[in-house]
Amino acid sequence: MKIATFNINGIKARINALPDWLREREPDVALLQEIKTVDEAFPREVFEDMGYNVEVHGQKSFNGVAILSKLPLEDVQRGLPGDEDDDHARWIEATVIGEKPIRVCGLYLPNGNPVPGPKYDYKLAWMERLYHRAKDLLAAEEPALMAGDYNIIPQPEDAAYPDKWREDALFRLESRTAWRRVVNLGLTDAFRAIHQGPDHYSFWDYQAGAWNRNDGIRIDHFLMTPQCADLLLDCQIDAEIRGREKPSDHVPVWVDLAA
DNA sequence: ATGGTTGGGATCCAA
Repeated sequence: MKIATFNINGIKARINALPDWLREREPDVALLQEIKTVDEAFPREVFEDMGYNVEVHGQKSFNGVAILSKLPLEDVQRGLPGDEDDDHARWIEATVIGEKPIRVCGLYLPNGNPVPGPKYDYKLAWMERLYHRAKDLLAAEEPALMAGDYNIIPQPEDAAYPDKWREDALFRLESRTAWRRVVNLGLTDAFRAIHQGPDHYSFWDYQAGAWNRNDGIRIDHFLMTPQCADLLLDCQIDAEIRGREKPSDHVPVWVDLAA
């Protein structure tokens, strides 16, 4: 089973590039972030015509997540538990019914800039809630993954120029400590289980020719419970599509599971 | 240190 995560930076702007990529790679499941539209305006029929079930958790103008799945989805939940007052659409989860059922969580973790400030406080508070959701997923002792745009550069090797990110909300010590606290519960970073070393990025800024200079960062991740990591066959970043017409600033990352 | 670009939708905010 092939599961992908892709921050598309606006479904309206990616209405050609996204279907093109889906037809090419044929993921069974695609977790989308930053759809930037409300549920009613999401062009679900485009994806239903391609054989996908569609579950959306949208928001006007900002954020918004969705799940596309060729396999049936059960027990869909919207919103990360832990704060009734949080109205950002950044979390959706469901159980994918394949050979082996997999709980998949699609997430768009807050960017957090500028630091310091309310946006950074919100990021850290959100990561605290993520920690608790991860703990519960692990307690279930079943195959589960949390994937999406984490807005976290885990290590210096995950940035082409780590020095310029030193005080950024994506890389500063407090952010990385919060990330490690989640991972250290016993989750596997799927990409790092398959690949080592630098020069693996999932995001290149639109500005200052970042793509042409390969000034990238790796911020789109899969974290897996042990029962899911045991099924891991492969994990790849489709970096090439960043160089196409009208790209998102993120590229897809996907895993192949023996499920 | 600064400025560079894209998306959504409103004439600016978020990234």
